[in-house]
Amino acid sequence: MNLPVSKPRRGRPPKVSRENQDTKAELIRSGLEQLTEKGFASSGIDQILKKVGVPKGSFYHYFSSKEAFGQTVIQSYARYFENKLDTCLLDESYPPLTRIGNFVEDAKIGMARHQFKRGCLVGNLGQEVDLLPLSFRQQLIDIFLSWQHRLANCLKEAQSQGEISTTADCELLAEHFWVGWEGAVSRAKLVQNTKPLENYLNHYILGLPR
Amino acid sequence: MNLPVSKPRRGRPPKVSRENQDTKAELIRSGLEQLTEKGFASSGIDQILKKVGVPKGSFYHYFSSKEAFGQTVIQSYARYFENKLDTCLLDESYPPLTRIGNFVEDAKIGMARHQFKRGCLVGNLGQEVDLLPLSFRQQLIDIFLSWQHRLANCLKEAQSQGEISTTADCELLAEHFWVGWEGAVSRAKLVQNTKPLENYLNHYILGLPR
DNA sequence: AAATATATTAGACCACCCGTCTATAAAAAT
DNA sequence: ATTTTTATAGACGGGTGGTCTAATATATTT
Repeated sequence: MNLPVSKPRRGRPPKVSRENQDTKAELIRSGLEQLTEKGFASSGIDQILKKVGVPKGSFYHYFSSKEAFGQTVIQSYARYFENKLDTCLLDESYPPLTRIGNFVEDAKIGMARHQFKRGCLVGNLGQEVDLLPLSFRQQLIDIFLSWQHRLANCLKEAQSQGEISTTADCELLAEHFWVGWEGAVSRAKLVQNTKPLENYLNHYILGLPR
Repeated sequence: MNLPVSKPRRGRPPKVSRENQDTKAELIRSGLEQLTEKGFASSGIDQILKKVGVPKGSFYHYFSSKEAFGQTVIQSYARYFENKLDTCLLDESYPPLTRIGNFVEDAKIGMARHQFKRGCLVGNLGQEVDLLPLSFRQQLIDIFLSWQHRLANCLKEAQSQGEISTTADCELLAEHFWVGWEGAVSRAKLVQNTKPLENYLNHYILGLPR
């Protein structure tokens, strides 16, 4: 087996060689998919490499270990997600509570596009945190906190615009949102439809103190 | 290495031989611990066997495959949990909403006792359902439904006792409880304390329609 | 008591995985 | 042109995973 269909290239390629010149970024992107679908422990490095056609030898040139790779992937996801949050939650063309709905709508589309196989990387890794390198736990906690603050700010805007009660504890409400949100995403993955996300949003908005 | 400290027994042992005579039940118990802590994909059969001192060869005598074993473990957990729910939610010495609080209190104690390493088997497996044998998905969905019905009944009692509004959709409220609950358990595992569970209960009870 | 059936075990087997290593080669620097 | 740096190719080793076959000790039957 293993017929050499194409003479394998060896050695350093020209700087602009593979269709995508940035091998490291490609690995992170592929790892993001893989980790989001399979988690960290069950994700093989070989598989991640195969998807982008990068040989194993390269991996340990770019990353010192699987752990370091995982941290990088998580950071990459965190940045991506924070961007998405900012896009939705700071969009002043909608009232604050509507922005939360927009975020959920966006998430619904995203989950459906991937056939409910991905969910949330941070939530997934949080579930298996006891199997992960120790450094991951605080990293994940911090990411949740950053999401919480962003949402809390949006809720505070809702307060100042009179959408919710001025006595509400926005940080606590925001924390509650993300705690429940991970449950809703997990359930959506299980039943393979967006109902849990819709229901969750409705219930959350209705439950806010007026 | 591997000194033969004790002559290894072979062949069929007397019917009442090991300290615990029911090897199969022991395997299920050990598997329950293992699967709850590590999930299914990352749980090795070897480890499960080692914990109860059963040799590897025996495993496939008692179970036809890892998948069949997993199904048995899940069923065992479901029975255990349904018992716990009935104990709490049918206890007429407390008003219905208080019973829910009792369940949460029980869960808090349980999670702390295991250093927040276990969480909920059904929730954990739900997260990794895409890595699991196909048969698991419906099994998990059905278990959530059974929990939902039990809680819905409790909420209906709360209705008839005037604790919550008679117009409430108890099934929907119950579904919402379990969706969010899994998020709260997951977060409690991550931060390694019971705050998320307490907060979740508070928020849920306060959010019920009066 | 001998033969058969059954329950249980030992350990081989193969596939896979992570991390490392050496050899190789293109590009850049001298 | 020679050397140095950057990147790739792919084998290797130790370990683990699920599964299966052969072996063996007890129970049951004859």
